[in-house]
Amino acid sequence: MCYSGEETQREPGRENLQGFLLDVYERLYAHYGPRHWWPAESAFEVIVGAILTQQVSWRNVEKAIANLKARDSLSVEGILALPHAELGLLIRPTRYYNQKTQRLKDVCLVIREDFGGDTGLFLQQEPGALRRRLLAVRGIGKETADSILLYAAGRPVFVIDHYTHRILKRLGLAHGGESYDQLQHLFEAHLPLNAALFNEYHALLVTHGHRLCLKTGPRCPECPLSDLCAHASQAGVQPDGRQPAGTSVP
DNA sequence: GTCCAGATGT
DNA sequence: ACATCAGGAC
Repeated sequence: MCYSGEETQREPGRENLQGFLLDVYERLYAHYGPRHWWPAESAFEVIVGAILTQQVSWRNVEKAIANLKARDSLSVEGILALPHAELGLLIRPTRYYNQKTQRLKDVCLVIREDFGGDTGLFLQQEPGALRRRLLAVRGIGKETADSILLYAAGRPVFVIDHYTHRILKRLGLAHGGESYDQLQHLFEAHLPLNAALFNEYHALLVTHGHRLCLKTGPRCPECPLSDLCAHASQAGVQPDGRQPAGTSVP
């Protein structure tokens, strides 16, 4: 991430883009209200949830977290103490449980070996160092690492996911070929670097992608962004949320 | 591109 | 029966 401020001077269109992004934020917030993310009782629970939620609905993650809590195993030592097969059984609702079992143990190993098992110390690292350490764990990619940076460590890092990319495409701010870093730059370069703002914004985007801006059959008539959106305004979406044949906009 | 490999809504 | 889900590795 580039926090060095080289482009706080002048970037063509910066003022307009910032205004647009803030407008989208305000509309989503007005429509959905505060999201209270991340739903967890501790920073360590955020780390576990960030790994378990990969490509899986949050519903299933809640079951797995509840299983871990019920056995008093939601801790660095608790997870490391469980045999692989037993931990896999507890988190089975989150799918890919063999891979995720190893991912949980690998993060816990880093926290124990390099930070004396102190999750707070682990998260207090300089953000760049923490991100590199997370990305060095097999099974932690950019989105998972940034979710931990933002929601567990409170760092102003914008998290990009599939919902975000889809919504940006429909708003005409992306075409589909952008990298994670490009999309992240779009937000971080054009918004104040504020962890509370990034927290709420990403949460709102996920809620919007989940409830209204669906992959197929988006519910445009109910959408607070429809007048800004290429999908609703150009394709002539009908009141039932579907489109006339042949006018599909990705 | 393929693999990983459960729960839920339609 | 079928699609989708708070991804990542290869």
